[in-house]
Amino acid sequence: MKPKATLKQISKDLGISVSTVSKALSDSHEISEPTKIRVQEYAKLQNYKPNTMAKNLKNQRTNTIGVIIPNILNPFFAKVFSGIEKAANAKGYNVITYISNESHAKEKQAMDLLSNGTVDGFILSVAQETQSLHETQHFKDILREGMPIVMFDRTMEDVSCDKVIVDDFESSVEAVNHLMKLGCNKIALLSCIDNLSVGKHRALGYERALQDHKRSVEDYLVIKTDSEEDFDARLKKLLSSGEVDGILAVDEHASTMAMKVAIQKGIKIPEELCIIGFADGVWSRRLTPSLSTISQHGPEIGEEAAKLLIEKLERKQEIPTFKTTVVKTELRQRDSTRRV
Amino acid sequence: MKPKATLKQISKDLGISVSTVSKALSDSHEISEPTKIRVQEYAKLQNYKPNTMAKNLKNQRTNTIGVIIPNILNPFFAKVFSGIEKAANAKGYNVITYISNESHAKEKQAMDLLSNGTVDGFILSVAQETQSLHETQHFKDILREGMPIVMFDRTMEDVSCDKVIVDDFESSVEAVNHLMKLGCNKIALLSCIDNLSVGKHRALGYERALQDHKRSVEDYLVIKTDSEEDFDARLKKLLSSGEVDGILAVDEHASTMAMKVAIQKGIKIPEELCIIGFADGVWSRRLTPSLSTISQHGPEIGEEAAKLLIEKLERKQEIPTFKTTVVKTELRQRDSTRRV
DNA sequence: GTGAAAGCGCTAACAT
DNA sequence: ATGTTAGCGCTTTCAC
Repeated sequence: MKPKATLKQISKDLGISVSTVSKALSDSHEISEPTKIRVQEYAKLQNYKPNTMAKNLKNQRTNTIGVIIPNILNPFFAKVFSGIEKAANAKGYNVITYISNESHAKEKQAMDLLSNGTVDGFILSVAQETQSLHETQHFKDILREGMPIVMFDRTMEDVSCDKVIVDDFESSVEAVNHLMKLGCNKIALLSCIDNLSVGKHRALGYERALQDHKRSVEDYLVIKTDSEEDFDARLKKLLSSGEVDGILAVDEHASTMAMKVAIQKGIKIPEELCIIGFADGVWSRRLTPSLSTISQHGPEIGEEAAKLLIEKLERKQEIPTFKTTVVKTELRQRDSTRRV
Repeated sequence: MKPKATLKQISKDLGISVSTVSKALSDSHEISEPTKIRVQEYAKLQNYKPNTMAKNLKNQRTNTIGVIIPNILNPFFAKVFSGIEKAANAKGYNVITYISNESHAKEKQAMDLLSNGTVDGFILSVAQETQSLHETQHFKDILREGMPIVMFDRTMEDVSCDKVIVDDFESSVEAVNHLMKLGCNKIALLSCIDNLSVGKHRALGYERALQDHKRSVEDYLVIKTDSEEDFDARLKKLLSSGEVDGILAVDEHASTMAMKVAIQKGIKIPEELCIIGFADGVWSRRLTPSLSTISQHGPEIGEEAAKLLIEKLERKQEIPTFKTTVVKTELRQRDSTRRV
């Protein structure tokens, strides 16, 4: 294994100075054509690649973004991640990823580890535990050090930074309106994520839509919890009652179980029961009947977040202003709401 | 925003030399207790964090792993990724991720970008295009530079590096044996990934299992393609014939469609048709009936890959030996194979 | 047009 | 026990 090509090595081989080599390789006008060509050709021959660490150290920036995601197995986050990765790469940034697994400690640890000059800024969705505990100190610390953060989907109100969110409230309103238009009178709300900001917003949208139509929110039609076991038991009871003809499920587990239990109980979908779920993975199409969903446009959210962060990184201004971008959702009608 | 704390800054503030500060912070025995304490307390006060780039430059290693994944939306890769991330973090490594999107160009570009001292080694699953074109030069180039690579799942035979694979062949054999044990006589093979190494191995396992039982491979029972449209059309025809009572589906699309088409045609699962699919996501449990799967233990594959790479990185030996680890699969029996 | 030198922040061998 | 120095690989200012 021959020694790695460096400026020093090349300069020695060619009998010229390091700075000349450096300038020649960056196509500086200070260098004569013949020298440039000679250096560039030799560099290619030696398979020279400028050392990134050295450059970063010199430039005091890494062109790297730290991404912290609660759970990559969740298709929504996987989609957002792919959007971030795509947009970042397109602008010449690398992406370092940590998975918080919904743990506050891991989230904090990741930020500590990466804020040491490893990344230029963060894109993240707040861990469940962080939201429940309402911990914001680690975010504020990083921001105070002058490192920008962009939060997406799960954000914290009292942290001042750029945010990319989905209009959860409005999406629920629309979904419920749609169900009513289909003739549903007894619309249930199913939530296993009532401990998350997004879960609460979606539930509020459900209530608002009913109120808008002068209908009351019936307790027996509402399942709000953060325990899947609790949820499953209550769902079975609810669907056994026969007193439901429409469902808005605000998370994947709720959506899935609504379909499964209904099918098992022989309830005809969509004839007797229409179901709309918040969901992003391909699996909603794979179910039979396929599930109508509110899609959150994960990739766009990721791209937007990356765009916001990179803009901030590349603008040298000292007066920070914070933007919140709302990405529209889309109701994708599939077989679980198509009345024939 | 006050200037970032550095060794230099601290040494100036405290009126001692940089190296004393450095040693004090790393708890060197050369430094007196009082000084250590003074330095450490001041450093904490100033929120000092050693600059990673500088350390990396000095050490000529980054404690960072480059991960290249064909598609993060595929639950199998998402699971492997989470395994890599977990194991890497546990050993103090960061993970930089690129998504090749099955493109050879992107895969190569990622390796070029990261091999410049940004990462210490790679973990990757070969892009589909790379496999079809049988391009191996970019791998060999990196390896020749002394940077280790661990390939998982989709590997290349003639690249000498560590590998973590699943015993695709044997898994298929077992699955088919299981179907035969359930009494299936007309077992179909469904594959949409016949252009991938894993797809071919799984198909071979199917054939072997039949041969082992002195049964012939019937052409009409075999759908091997790399086009989903082609697949869907042929599948519908096959299931309409009624001449199938067992299915081995070797990829997610095939598994999904087998279930969907069968349900739509009113074929009773598992009474009239048993289905086993290669699949990893939670969605197999979400289907009704739930799908029996061959699970590939994604997280374990990822952890093993990370372990292999880190071992190589931390062993200074100059004689490279290459290991191939086979991670066992597991047949998860669910409702699509349970005869009542 | 080319080169010398300083410095990014850190470590470590080598003084003192 | 503390300090000096050199150097990781690169960029950039300033001389020549």
